[in-house]
Amino acid sequence: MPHGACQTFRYNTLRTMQGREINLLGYLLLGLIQQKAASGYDLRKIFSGTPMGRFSDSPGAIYPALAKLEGAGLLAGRVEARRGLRQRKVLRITRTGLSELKAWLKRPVELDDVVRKLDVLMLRFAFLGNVLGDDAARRFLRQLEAHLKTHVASLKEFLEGHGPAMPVSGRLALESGAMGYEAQLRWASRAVVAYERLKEKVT
Amino acid sequence: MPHGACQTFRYNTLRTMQGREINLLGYLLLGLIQQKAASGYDLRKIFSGTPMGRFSDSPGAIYPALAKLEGAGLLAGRVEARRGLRQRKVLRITRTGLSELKAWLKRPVELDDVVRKLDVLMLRFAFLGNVLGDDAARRFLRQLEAHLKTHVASLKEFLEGHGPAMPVSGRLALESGAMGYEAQLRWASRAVVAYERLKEKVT
DNA sequence: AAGAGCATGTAAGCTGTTACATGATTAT
DNA sequence: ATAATCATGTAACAGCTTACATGCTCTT
Repeated sequence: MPHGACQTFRYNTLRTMQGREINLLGYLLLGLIQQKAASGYDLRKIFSGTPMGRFSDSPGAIYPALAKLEGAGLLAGRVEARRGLRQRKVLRITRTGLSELKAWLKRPVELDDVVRKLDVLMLRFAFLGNVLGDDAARRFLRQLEAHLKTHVASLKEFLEGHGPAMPVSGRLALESGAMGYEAQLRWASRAVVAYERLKEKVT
Repeated sequence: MPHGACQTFRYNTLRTMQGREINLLGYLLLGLIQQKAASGYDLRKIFSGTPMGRFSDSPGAIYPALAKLEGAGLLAGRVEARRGLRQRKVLRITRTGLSELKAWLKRPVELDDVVRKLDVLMLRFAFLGNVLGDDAARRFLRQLEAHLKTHVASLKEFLEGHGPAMPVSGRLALESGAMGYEAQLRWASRAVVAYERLKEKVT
């Protein structure tokens, strides 16, 4: 019976719930392979060649992650014997894999994600329209917009309260963060409009 | 004699050079303690209470990191016996610690940092003016500005080239990234001006 | 008495980074 | 021949997250 079960701090982390669950890299791989079947090498090239942000093209990250997903039945690999070149294992997403991906994409947008893991949200959004359709993308954007408004407001409040007492460079650094979120907010609002127009066209 | 010494991929990572070197959390702690001597608990509160971004207030991260810094002689801890409450160990930065921090802050701004680790750069900037003075902060900002211009241009080029062929949500996600960098660029330019004005006042 | 806040830590387990291993083909 | 590219992996190691352990004080 642990008596210290309720602490002041609630660790600042997304519930990763390590172990059997799929992590960020796993979902990214799932999403990319869903778009187009690919080998580990293909994926490494995507990471090194496109502005895909923070992801490393290191084999020590990608191959074990792929092996884990294949072991869990979310990906199915087929070895392609090709003329001459070393054989490559092309991975396809399975039905289970696709439904796991969809479940991830369907998760509601939390304020905490907006504050600490905005890049992850943008990654989810990048797959969203493709996998779940435009309606889901619009819903996502509206949730994102609402949380961004809240967060920008609280950053500004913090700056007004603590800013004058902070060293110049510290305050400027914080302002840069606030401006970044404001830019995201403007983008989200514009993106909502873009999607609404898309819908009208169809209607 | 490894014959595969030269590979196509240069892993997308900052040279962390694990082992004895100080990592990001280490520098962050060094920087905060330089501003004001603090206990592990104080630092945890800072992480959980202020918009300090992606850092976790988990004790399993902070206490070992502090112990490592203390072991390396970069921090010096003194246990404060306080009336009643459990004793707290207040950490101060040592001369060696301060010079390590300065060396980190003095590193040139690389394009790769701008692309993948902008938050780290902003963290460095937050300490920069305080520790190295306004001139260093201005130099930093001008380097940052130059790299941001390059990166924004290359993102736009990528979008013009590949954008039309991408799924809508994917393109939008990329545009959001580009807008974020543009916002940073505007901020950097403004911050340079703010610092120039500061200098004129003194002169 | 219970619970929250103060305060410091440890242990297990997963992930990612670095570096190494392997080996075939194609361009210089 | 030599180097680069295609292609897949493993091993060592360090870091972070989660969860647990401990124990004091102050408020309700």
